[in-house]
Amino acid sequence: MRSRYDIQLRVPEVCRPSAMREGQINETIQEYIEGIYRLQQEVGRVATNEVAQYMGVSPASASIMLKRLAEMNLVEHTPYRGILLTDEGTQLAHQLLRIHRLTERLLTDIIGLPWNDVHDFACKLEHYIAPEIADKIAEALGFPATCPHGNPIDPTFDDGSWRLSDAVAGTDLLVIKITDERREFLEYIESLGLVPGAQVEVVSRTPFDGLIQINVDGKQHTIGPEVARYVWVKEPS
Amino acid sequence: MRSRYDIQLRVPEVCRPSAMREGQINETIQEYIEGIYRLQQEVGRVATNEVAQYMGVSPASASIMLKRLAEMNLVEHTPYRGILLTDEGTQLAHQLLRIHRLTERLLTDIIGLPWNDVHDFACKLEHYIAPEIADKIAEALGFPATCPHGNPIDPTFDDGSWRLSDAVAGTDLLVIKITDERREFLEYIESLGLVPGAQVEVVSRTPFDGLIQINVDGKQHTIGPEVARYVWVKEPS
DNA sequence: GAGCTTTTTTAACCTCATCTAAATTATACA
DNA sequence: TGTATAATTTAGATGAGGTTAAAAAAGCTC
Ligand SMILES: [Mn+2]
Ligand SMILES: [Mn+2]
Ligand SMILES: [Mn+2]
Ligand SMILES: [Mn+2]
Repeated sequence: MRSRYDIQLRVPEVCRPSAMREGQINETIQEYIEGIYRLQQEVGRVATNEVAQYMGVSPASASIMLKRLAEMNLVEHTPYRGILLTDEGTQLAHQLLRIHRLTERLLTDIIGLPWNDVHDFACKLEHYIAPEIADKIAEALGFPATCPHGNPIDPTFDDGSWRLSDAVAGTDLLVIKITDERREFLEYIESLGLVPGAQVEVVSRTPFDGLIQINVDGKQHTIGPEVARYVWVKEPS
Repeated sequence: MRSRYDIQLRVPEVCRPSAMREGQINETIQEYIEGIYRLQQEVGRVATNEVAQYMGVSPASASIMLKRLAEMNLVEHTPYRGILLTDEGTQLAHQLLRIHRLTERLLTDIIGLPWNDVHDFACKLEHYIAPEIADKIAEALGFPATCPHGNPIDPTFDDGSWRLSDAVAGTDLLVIKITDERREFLEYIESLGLVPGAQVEVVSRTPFDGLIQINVDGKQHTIGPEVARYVWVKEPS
């Protein structure tokens, strides 16, 4: 006898969540690789505890994950001497960073979201945008060079900028990029007018605490080194 | 003594995967709700086995999930009599369908992807596009009325169309929407020219097997009821 | 080199979402 | 009205990604 279960009920607009399959480069893995890449840019070789702290997990969890990443050939692990991304891992990080930044541009330039919102959204979306979509997005945007915060779409491109915290008094500089993309930080940066493309005059620097007196758009501000560290500048050409 | 772990390493461009938290409406839950909504549109009350078959999981898995959905107040479960979406579940399904269809429009109209690719991509992205982004997308697209396949952006809107499989011979009709959005199906539909907006003449119908002789753009085709079932038409006004 | 501190790993356990196999409940029909 | 069959649920397992607590390895300091 034919049961209801045997009848093929055809409702074809199917969507299934991609069950996390074994050994897949899923969202979690991607997030770790991106995090490790950023840490490595700052400090070189990365320690287990640094990954744990940055990813917001316990050192035990990070240890287990690093073991998995090493098995997947994405990081190279020398016990008690930290990790380094392999070529494959670096390539994956570059690919993700490109997609992330293109997505941010899409969200600001076409969808019309404010620049301080887009990082968090792009951070989720980046894992579900295939490289072929990213290529199409780049094309639709007219191949932009940077994300809305000034970071190069091509992560291997060296824009030659340096940190405003390293600038000396009496120079006129051009803001290139902001590398702290948290909503509140960008809000503060915007209130100072210190956005990519802006002109900054470094008026003076104080000794010991390294405060920087700047002049942007005719307005004077004093910022500390913890803010200036994430504002990258260059001599205007 | 200060250890390396105590030092706050500030690398602020943090991204973390949202660890699947208890009782959250995550991607999996959303996919089930969408699936149940589509099944309910076709057959009314939905049986556990139908959910299982549609979602591609075992009846045991579906049973467990339906229990959870009932606990979350998204479906109403009468034991051995199937389930029905609650108002809350229906509202969630509508919200997801709207975001899905807007995303498809974004992918075709702005990103430039072909109409037969966008369903699968939108199916992943829909879960990571906040309603506030969806509103912005709608605005950027000029508030489109339908997805690229003709389905209304507002899922509560009744476009008054019916299935081409129910059409009688000798009528001239307008294609409104296609409700099988699988890549290959849409490819076939396109090869027939049976896309939304096209004019179809129903030339004749055969008895018993219900084949339909149609005329689209001056070309004759014969299609079966399993294709015609997912092509929705209306009298041209 | 001994002994303490820091870092890393292992052990045991948790939730989510799946599975298979077995048990249970409802329905249909002789 | 029993009994076969179909539908559903429960039991017990798994892998991914997390937890805390404890063990082990490395690195300082004397
Ligand atoms: Mn991310
Ligand atoms: Mn950015
Ligand atoms: Mn989906
Ligand atoms: Mn569609």
